[in-house]
Amino acid sequence: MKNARKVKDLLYEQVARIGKAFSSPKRLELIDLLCQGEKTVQTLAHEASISVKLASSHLRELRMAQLVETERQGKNIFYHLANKSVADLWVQVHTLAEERLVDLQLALQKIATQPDDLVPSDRESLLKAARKGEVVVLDVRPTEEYLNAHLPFARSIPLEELRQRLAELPKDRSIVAYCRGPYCLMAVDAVELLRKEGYSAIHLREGVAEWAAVK
Amino acid sequence: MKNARKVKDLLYEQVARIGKAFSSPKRLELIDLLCQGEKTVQTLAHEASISVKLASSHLRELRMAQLVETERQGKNIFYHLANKSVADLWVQVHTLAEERLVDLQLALQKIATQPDDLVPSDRESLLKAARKGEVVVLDVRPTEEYLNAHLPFARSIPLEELRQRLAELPKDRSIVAYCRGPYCLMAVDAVELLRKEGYSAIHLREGVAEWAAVK
DNA sequence: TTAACATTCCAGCAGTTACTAGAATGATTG
DNA sequence: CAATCATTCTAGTAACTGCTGGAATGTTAA
Repeated sequence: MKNARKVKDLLYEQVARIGKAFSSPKRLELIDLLCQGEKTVQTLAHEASISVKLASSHLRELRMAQLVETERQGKNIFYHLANKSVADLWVQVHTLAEERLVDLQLALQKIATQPDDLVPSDRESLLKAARKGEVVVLDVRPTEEYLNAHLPFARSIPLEELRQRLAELPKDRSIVAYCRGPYCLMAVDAVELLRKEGYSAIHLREGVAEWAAVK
Repeated sequence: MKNARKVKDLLYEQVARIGKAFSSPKRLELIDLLCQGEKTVQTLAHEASISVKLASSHLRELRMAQLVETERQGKNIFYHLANKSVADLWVQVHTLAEERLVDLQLALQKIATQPDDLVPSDRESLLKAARKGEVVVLDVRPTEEYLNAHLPFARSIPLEELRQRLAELPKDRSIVAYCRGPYCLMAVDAVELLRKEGYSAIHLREGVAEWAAVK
């Protein structure tokens, strides 16, 4: 095989397109948001705190790396991940980052719910307790995201409505709140509110993407 | 939670360090090489066709992203992947790239062994056939890489020695040759040579990293 | 001490990236 | 038609990247 060098350069260059797509913080945030379901440019831009134009250009990068696809629905253009592998890759990338990067670990510790981040021991036992009704699994994301996908036995009360709807929750059982994932702070706020109001609340770091990712 | 934006920016920025490490073709090639086992800077630079200085600087990037670690052995400094997750991530990234990027698919088809890339149906049946001795699994990588890790039942004949050691291989059974992975061309050359010499040879795209990766 | 191995610092070059702003374009709905 | 949503183009800034070359530094083995 001659030209081996040229061929190899070409192959690795192609794979690097995926790496490049994952090399920008804002693009990662957009991918994370798209793990919650399809969204319009407006929504994505707003939730990532960037201009529509900048979101559009980042989404263009993601589209050129074939990681996302678009679908027109009336006046809106909805973006969604190209397939489940993209969400899985995002989960694996941020999991590896959490494993290896001390700075990230420290930052995550800081936002951990006080006094300590009561992580449910494991999925099996959480699932079991939720099935039996011993704990309430609470999805505090916007309703559309809940409708798109949610954890087993989860109930939906968006963070914005939580204060008004506290009465729906029982005080005699633990409430396990989750949101978009470890980098979303909605569940942190929810747990803080619930504890202030006398509930026994636990923060689940995982979101639907982490839950669904192949282990 | 106030300062939510700042916190999020910080978190995604940290994860992006991993993405950045995976965003350069040469760094990907270095990671791929390190999936075969620990190697010195000299070796890595030579096999990736770059200068020692450039290799050193790329390895520095990988080290700062905590993806690789070093170990001194006498005059040499050996690099190795920080843990298995790094190899798994490399496999997942290039697998996704092969799933999504048409250009990559085309490039891979071009180097596929003629007349067609006889891919063994699946791992189970290959393993079964190898165990029974119905096929010979042949590792054509350098001996050190074979010694570091190899596929079950594999025999080692480095590509360089293959021509002289043809007599060791049976003509009445299929020979399944593999090397470092889909972007390594050694197995392609081996299969070409074997077929010319009248052997029944099959090219296995997977290397040890792909074989070991969680599916 | 010398040689081999490896990193670092300097400087420079060409190219790319992230972001912003203004203006124009296109597609769709009402 | 007007309004909304979204993309694109241009243009500019600041910063970074990949790579090269030269020179210096440090570590280790013989």
